[in-house]
Order: sequence, then structure tokens, then C-alpha cells
Amino acid sequence: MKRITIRDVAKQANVSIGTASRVINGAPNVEAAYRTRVLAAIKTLGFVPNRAAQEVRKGRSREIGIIVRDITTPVLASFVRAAQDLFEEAGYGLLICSSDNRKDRELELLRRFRQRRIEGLITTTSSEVDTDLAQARNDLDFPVLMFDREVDGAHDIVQVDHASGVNQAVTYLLSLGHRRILLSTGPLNIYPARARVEGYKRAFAAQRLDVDPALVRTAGFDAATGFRETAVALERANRPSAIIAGGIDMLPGVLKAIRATHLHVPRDISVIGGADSDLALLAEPAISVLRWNFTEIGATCARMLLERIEAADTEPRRLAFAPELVVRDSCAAVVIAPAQKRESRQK
Amino acid sequence: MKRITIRDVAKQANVSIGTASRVINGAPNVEAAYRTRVLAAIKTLGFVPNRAAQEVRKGRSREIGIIVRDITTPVLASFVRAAQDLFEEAGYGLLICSSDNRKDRELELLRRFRQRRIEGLITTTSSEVDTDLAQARNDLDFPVLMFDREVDGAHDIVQVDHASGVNQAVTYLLSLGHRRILLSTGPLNIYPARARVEGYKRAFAAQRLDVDPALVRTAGFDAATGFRETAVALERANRPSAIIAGGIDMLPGVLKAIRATHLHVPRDISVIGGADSDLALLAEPAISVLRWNFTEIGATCARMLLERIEAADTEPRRLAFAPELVVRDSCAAVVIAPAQKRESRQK
DNA sequence: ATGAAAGCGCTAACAG
DNA sequence: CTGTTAGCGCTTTCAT
Repeated sequence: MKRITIRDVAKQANVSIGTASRVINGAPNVEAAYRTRVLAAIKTLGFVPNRAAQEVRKGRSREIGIIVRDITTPVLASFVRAAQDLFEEAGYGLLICSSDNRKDRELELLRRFRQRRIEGLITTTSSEVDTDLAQARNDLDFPVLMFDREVDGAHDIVQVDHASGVNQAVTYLLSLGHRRILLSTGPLNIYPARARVEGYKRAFAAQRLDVDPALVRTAGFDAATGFRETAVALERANRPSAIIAGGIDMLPGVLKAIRATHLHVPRDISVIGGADSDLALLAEPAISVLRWNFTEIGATCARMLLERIEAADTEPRRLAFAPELVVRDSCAAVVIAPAQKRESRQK
Repeated sequence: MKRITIRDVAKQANVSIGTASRVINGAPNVEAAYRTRVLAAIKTLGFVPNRAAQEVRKGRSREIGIIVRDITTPVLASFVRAAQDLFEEAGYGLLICSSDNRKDRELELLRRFRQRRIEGLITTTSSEVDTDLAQARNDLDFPVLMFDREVDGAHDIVQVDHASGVNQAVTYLLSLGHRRILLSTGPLNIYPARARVEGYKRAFAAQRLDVDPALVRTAGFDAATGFRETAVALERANRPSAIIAGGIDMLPGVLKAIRATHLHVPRDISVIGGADSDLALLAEPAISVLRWNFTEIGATCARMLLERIEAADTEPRRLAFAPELVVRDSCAAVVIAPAQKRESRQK
């Protein structure tokens, strides 16, 4: 089965290759009779232009890359979808990849994107301090928009204001009388974890309360870590009275661990989720969460990157979106004297 | 910023373009001294071969395409990941796209894949009977593996045995005394919906019971439809005593609708989910589900497609995987006399 | 083992 | 408006 090329089309339509090409690319200056003949030839032969050849010749790919940690996370999907809509409208295709938060995979994806000569990249990174990754990013000859990270280099940056989010959550819990609040989040070499810890400390400081460093855990963002951290914390004699899931998809892990201890939410333990989800909404009781408008954020990223592609040498920009605390039924007021807490469990 | 090409590398290393190319492609017959010089040049110049040019010249893309309805669905993500692992190992890249179950988008994706000259495709389809889609699929000049669909054409087919799954679910519910069982699933122009309905009827027939056609709903697979169908059904005087979510991600919608009516699971209404999820596991009570090994299925699809690429003219094959009913706490035995049911609601 | 040169499928510049 | 032709970046003969 021989591949049909533009040459076959030209021959079939009895025109030159150039004319065939013009028709394919919708050039205006083609006589109607020729155009119809070429179109007919395309149809009968079932010709589809070879994209790779077009890219080589045109010297540009009209593709944008995007790297997320895990496309499965529904909020990230809405982020990607919003960005995709804008890119398609602007004539760009979108290559979507998951890094699984692994350095080797991230490097591999950057390499492939270079090979593909993409014209822009929206990405997070598994580490802000890793020199290999920083090197690989700086070797890129297309603009990079950093999402929710804090890195050196001339990148545009769009972030979620996690400090504000966790600050709202902790302030709320403190007002309910909670003092032992577990924050489980990712490693401090990544901005969202640092910001959450900062927001946590700020909220305590505002009330002139001390932070128990043992309650600030930075082991990882994923659900499995959420499970482990929660399980360990709940087994301790002086267990926390509230937990903040400091990651976008940690909530399942946290809830599984709580379930395993037979503690009751919110009577025995209050919970605030790191992002909204069906699970948070449908859990019994419904879980209070920090929520962002990911669709808006995705659209903004796309817009900024498109502008950057147009104007490569303007100043890098930086933007932050503040989350909103959605109060549902997963946080209860707590008796102030710590000794009482154990009793309330019996009730 | 000038793009560096293999020509620059050759010049820098003082070798011919051919030699540079041989080094880049790891050809064995290059003298060590030349090789090191080329490698050094590549490094200092930061050269990365242009993938599009390679594809044009080699006449093949070494890419596989995959179209799923919605990559967000976690089970589909594990399906894709398993397939991806095998493809990468075999030297193929994977282009992952969501069709959103929309015909226009599906056609557009097929068109793009043709332009990209992919060498194989794993896909579902939004309609098995649509002639445009069938036409577009048959115009493809690379092998297509149909996932969970029933279409004409010389495609390999891998399916989930939904008939068996729903049959298990209904048989189980009948054994608990349920008679009014709502099955909410997708339109009958798609295999998984047809198969589920068939499994439903078979289970009733096996007990010599009649099916109430009003309880077999085929409006759609998505969560929003699950919500609507459930809400409507629960408002009727003679409401069902059990609901089967006949779709991979319908459960959130079903549960939301139940929540809105203040009915209690499983006392007032029993529920079986169409696929396993964190939500099913963590809901209160935990939801019984039909479960498949999506990782295994994804790997199988990849393997079959790779074999098909090797041997284009062997007989198309067909495979089905049976789901397993995972019993949790969302189904209760029901009092047989229908009149009693309303009372139990007050209790 | 290496270099020169042809050419993959296509677009665009040029001449007519 | 159309045809001819150079050449995008690369791989792969074909000589040497």
C-alpha cells in the first residue's frame, strides 16, 4: 500500500505540485476550476498532508507542550482542558504528558519536546533545586511557563497562593478551638509545600500561638503519603484534633487512614481537604476544602504563554490566584482543655 | 537565535554530515575518535535532532495514538499507563487524547493522527453506527484496535464483559429480594450499554421474573446523567429499591442524587457502582462495585496492537475480560412485600 | 570507515 | 494565476 503524496494529487488533478500545495493550504490565488480539480483529487485519493514534512519545511511545529504531575487529578484535567481550548483556537496543538513527579521522566519529556520543536511549554517540576532539571529547562529554546513553582530563570510564573489558603484553613480551625493541627504536605523543595507551611505558621503567629514542629509533615503530596502520615499521627498519644491535607489529591489517603482508626469526623477529628472533588462533596460528612478555579487558571496560563510566544523579550510576569475556603461539615468545635478531648470520643 | 542542525555539528566536529548522522543514530561502524568528536560537538552546541525531519526521511513516525473518552477517569488512566509502558519499551511514543465522547472531536483526532502518520491506534468511539466515523476509521492506513466497542471492519477488539458484570450484580440484588432494580447506562448504539442491558435481562430471565422496561435507562454514561436519572427515578411513587450505575464514572452522580433525596444507603436504596474508585471505597457506607483489572487490559491492548503492527495480515482477534463483583456495604436485603417498603423509609 | 549526494514530502520564492 | 525549483533537516545509499 503505497503512501500517497502531494505529487500524486498534482498528477491526478493535472496541475503542478505548487498549485496543489496552494489549494491544500487555502491560498487565495487559485482559480476556481483548478481548486475543484485538486479538491476532487484529494478526495478520491484520500490524501492527507504529512505533518512532519510540513513542519520541516515551515520550520515550526505549532505545538505546545504541557507537563503535569498526574493528568488523572480531575482539577488538573479542567486546567488542561481550559488551556487546550485557547491553544486550539490560536492554531496550536497540545501535547499533554504526565511526569509522575519523577525526575528521569521529566527530563525525558523535556528532551522529547525539544526534538519535537514545540513552541512553548507549561510545566511544573518535581524539584525546584535540582540542577539537572534547571539545566535542562534553561537549554530549552522555547518559552516556558512555570505553574505553581518558584524557580530561577526568565520564566513566566503562575501560582496558587497556597500560603493564603492554608492560612485561611488554620485560622478557621484555631477559631474552632483546635490547637493540634496536622499539616501533611510535600517536600520543601517545592513551592506549594513551602507556601503551605508558611501560611500555617503565619496563622499561628497571628494568634501568638506556638507551632509544634512535629505536626508539620512534609513527606509527600500523594494519597499514599497522606495515608501514612495520617495513620502515624493518629496513633500517637497526643494526636492532632484536625488535619489539613496539603496536596491536591491527598484526601483519599487521609480519609482511608481515619476510617481505619474508627475515629469519627468531625467529632474526633476535623479535616480540611487540599482541593475540591466528588469525594469531598459526597463523603459523610461532606469535607471542607480549599478550592480554586482551575479553569480560570488554565486559561490564564495559556493566554500568558501565547503572549510570550508573540513577544519573547518582554519582562517575565508572575501571577498568583488565591484559593477559597469552602466550609462544609468536616470541622467541629473542640473543647479547649486537652484532657476533655478523649472523653468526647466516648460520647 | 539560530537553530542548530546536524550540519553545524558536522562542521564543529570536522566530519561529514553522514558521520554525524551515524553517531547520532548509534551506528556501529564509526571510529572511536570520530565518535567522541561528534559527541563533544553535540554537547557544546546543545544539538537535538529534529524529530519531524527524522520522520520525513525515515518514512515512519514510531508513534501510537490512543483515544479515550476522558483521561480523567482514574481507571482509564491506569489503562493508558499500562499500555504506555509496553509501547515505550517497544520504541514507540504514545499520543494520548480525549474525545469527550463527541463525534466532531473524534473525527478531528482521527484526522490529526493520519497527518502524524501514527503506526497504530487504540480507540473507543462515540457511536458504533455512525457512518462518518466508520468511514473515517476505514480510511486509516494503520491498524486500529477497538476498545470496548463492537464495530464492523477488520479491527482487533478488546472488550469488557459487561453482560457478565451486570448479570452478577442483578443476580446478587435479586437474591437479596430486590425486584425493582434501576439500571442507568448509556445509549444502545454502544456495546457496553447493550451488553449491560443484556446482562440485566438475562439475570431476570434466569429467575423467571419480568423486566420493567421503565427501569432500564439508556440516557448516557456520564455522572450528570447518572444524577438526573437517579433523581427522576427516586421521585416516582413506585421507586426502585436498588440502582446499578452502568457506567465507569457515573457513581458520583448517582450518590449526589440519593443524597439530595435524604434516602439512606442501603436501608432505603441499594447501590452498585460501575467501576471501583476512591469514592466507592470511602463512601459511607462503602459502595459495592463491578471491578476490572484495567492495568492488565491496557497491557493486553498494547501487546495485541504491537503484534498487529508486526503481522498486518493475520486474522483479527477478539478478547473479553470479565469483571468481578466486589461486595461492600451498599446493598441490603429487602422486605418482599412492596407495600412495606414505604414504611421502612420512616423508620 | 568515511564523504558525497540523492531525496523523504512538503512549502515558498521566483519567473513567467 | 501557475509551474518550476530550491531546500527545510535529516538518513541512507553509493562510491571510495
